Amino acid sequence: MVRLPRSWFAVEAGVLAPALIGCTIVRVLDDGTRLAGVIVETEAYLGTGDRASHARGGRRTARNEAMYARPGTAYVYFTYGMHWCFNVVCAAVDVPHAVLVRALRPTEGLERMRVHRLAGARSARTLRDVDVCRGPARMCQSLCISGTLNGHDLTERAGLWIEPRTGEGPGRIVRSARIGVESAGHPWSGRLLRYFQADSPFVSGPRTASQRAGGRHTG
DNA sequence: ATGACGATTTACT
DNA sequence: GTAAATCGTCATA
Repeated sequence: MVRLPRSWFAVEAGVLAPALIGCTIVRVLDDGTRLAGVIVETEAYLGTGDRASHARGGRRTARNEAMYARPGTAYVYFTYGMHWCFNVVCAAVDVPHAVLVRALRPTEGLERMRVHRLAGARSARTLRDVDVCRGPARMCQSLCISGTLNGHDLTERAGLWIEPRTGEGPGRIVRSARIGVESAGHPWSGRLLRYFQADSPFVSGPRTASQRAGGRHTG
């Protein structure tokens, strides 16, 4: 268990977002259950100038305070009255850059994750493996990530951390516009700040060939 | 005090 | 494809 150190997160979100692809999120529940998955999709939020960011225009409130904390802090927020989303805070103290983690390929504890997803479901239904962590709120539900982890130090605290890439590497990474930020307006809504593993079935968002073609190659 | 709005997901036609 | 679910947060008054 080698966890990524704070210095590794001390880069701007546009650098961290693609670097996180292929890294592993590890979550250990209070009962000791271990859950993990490889990050396959992220989005960068570039700070006060980014019209799609919660920190746009220098906004600093109780809700987004964690965005201004040290690199390697978790920013977990509640949205749409029912969903949690998980971000990795980066850059520097008082520079509110963050990377939204949108999807994982589960590697440990898949069946426990499935239990979390189906708990409280309105209707009994089958849940495909690829859908367990496909989408930012689905991922949080599977990993039991909620507001209690807002401000959590990913580099030092138990329960939630990130481990580096291992072995074969992340494969081909492509990018696209971020999802759900239309209201940010031009040019921010269209900037290519979403990064994902090409050809991974665990990635969220548009799934047709034509829509996937919107993604562009990157390093 | 009030109203509009989500970095989403699900169900339904 | 469209619409509902559901409520904390924030800007405005």
